[in-house]
Amino acid sequence: MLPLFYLLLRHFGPQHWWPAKGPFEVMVGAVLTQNTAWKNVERAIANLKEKGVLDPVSMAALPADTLAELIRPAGFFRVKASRLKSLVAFLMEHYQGDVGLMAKEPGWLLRERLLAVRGVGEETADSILLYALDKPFFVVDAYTRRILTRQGVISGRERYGEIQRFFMDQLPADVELFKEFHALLVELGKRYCRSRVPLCRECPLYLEVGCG
DNA sequence: TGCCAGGCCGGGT
DNA sequence: ACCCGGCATGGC
Repeated sequence: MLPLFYLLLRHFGPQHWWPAKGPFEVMVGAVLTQNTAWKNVERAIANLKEKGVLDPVSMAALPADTLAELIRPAGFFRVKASRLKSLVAFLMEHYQGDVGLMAKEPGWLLRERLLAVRGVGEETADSILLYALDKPFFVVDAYTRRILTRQGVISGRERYGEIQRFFMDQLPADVELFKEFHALLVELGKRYCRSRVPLCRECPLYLEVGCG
């Protein structure tokens, strides 16, 4: 697993997802990017910034349909507006809207609590834990599953938690490693969907990645 | 032009 | 315990 990481890193370079963004912006992005191209999420985030509502208190005070209009470019805008409202309500209720306070809690507790929020499933919860709060939880997405399935490493029928354990059992619990590795797997999936490609010229390793 | 994006939920079997 | 339809915009 670690050799694959270094191979991908050498081939694609560091992805640095969510570089130097505030944790709240990352949390919002995690919800907005659900089954949605990142480019569309950027527009929605830009709208929120422009209106000055990219913080828990402002967003909590914003009517849901106003919020929906701002995030329209990200698609599923009505459900996502409702999900964001649930998330900020959760932040206000438990942590007075202070994400720094939230980050002091143990990861396992935060994961339980996040999963109880409507609209936050396992991948979104882990994305928030890893990229917003620097907790070592490996993020599993559709690409990760496809790549492992295509490599014959798993059958493809495994539950989210099993695939997550597959990574976490054999990798050091390193936040930066988890961040880069997940981002690199997504990059691999995006660029080489349905094709058989050499990851680097010198290396004999070939990956066959499929999307279906 | 149609298919698909860094999912999740609720209802039905 | 699975399976499915709904949710929606923008890019290739």
